[in-house]
Amino acid sequence: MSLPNILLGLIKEPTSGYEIKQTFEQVLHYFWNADLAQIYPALKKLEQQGLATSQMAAPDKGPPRKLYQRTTEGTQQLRAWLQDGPQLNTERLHYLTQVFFLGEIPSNKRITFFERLHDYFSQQLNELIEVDNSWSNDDPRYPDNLPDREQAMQFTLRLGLLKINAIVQWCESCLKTLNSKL
Amino acid sequence: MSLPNILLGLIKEPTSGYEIKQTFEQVLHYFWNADLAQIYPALKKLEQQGLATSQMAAPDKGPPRKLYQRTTEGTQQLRAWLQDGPQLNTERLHYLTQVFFLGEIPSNKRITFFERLHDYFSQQLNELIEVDNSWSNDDPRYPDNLPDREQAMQFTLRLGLLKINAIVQWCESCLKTLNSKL
DNA sequence: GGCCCCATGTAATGGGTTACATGATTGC
DNA sequence: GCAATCATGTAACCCATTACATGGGGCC
Repeated sequence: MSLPNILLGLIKEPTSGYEIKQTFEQVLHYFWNADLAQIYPALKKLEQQGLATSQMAAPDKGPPRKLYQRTTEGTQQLRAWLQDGPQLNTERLHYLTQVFFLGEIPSNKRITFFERLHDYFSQQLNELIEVDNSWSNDDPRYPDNLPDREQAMQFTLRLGLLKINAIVQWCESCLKTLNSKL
Repeated sequence: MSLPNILLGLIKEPTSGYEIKQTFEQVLHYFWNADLAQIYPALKKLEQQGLATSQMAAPDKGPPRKLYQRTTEGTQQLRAWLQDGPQLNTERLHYLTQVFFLGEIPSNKRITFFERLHDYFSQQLNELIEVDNSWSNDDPRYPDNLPDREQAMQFTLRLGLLKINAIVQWCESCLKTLNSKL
């Protein structure tokens, strides 16, 4: 049930499906992803439900784009979703289910597994630190006096930094335990 | 693709679908969940693929149970999944997508949202601390000298403690920021 | 000419949730 | 007698992924 609401959140201003996909890839992919093959039908459905309207835009260069924008009912639906409180207990962490059964493979393979996890999350942490730094340099109101929309986005970044930092530490702690038994 | 492998991990010893569901509810639900309506057909499919065998058990009390156990091929499949490395970039955090758009609702509603998050994760943290403590009391080898299977499970608990602690701190930090602007 | 990017879509398949259906036993 | 728990399943629906299809423009 989240995708339609995420799309409503993204189409405050007229926006194309293709543009939305890029926002997923650049920003939201840390905690959500959606494919174009999902986005286009979902936008169409929002329009059929009266939660969004669309108009064609034919720019000078490039192919025509279909721009969607949410209606008043769309905004109401979005707010209802948010005011209904957090949607919890829906996490699916593939890599953790793997860790749970990691005793099934030999010790050296377990170490390789955690080294891969460590590499992946270290890089993600560096990316987020980079975003944090450049935002901090660009806006003197950062991080505690941002306007509402930016503040909400900054909250998600703030969690990313804390959480991924914890995951990197966890990888190092597990690697230490595994290596101490060789 | 994870569920069949998780089931293979759980049916090292003969186990019923109902029992597996309880393991999900008691242990794995922190990072994965599956319904009985998913588990029963998935077990049947494993049997059809030759990755598991089943036998009926008719105990003195209670209804008959169908016990599944993985075959050698099933074990090979499980190990292949683990040795293939971690499955990454598949997270879907519903509540974070909500936070991302939280600027759409008034400030007092935002505070309520974070208070709910804080309550939920604080309770989950307490549960995990409880598990950690009692395990520590029951086994002198805890946490660094456990046998392979238990060590792997302990690794998932270790991440839970670090990560949920980070989330609780995040909630407090965001609430502080939100309250400072009232 | 061939490849990548922009831009929109459909079709087939697989994974997951909700609702429905059955029947025995345990506890109040 | 009734509700809850044990135990197994099917059917319908919705959500997500992969593959396929189309067509213009820029670049080498």
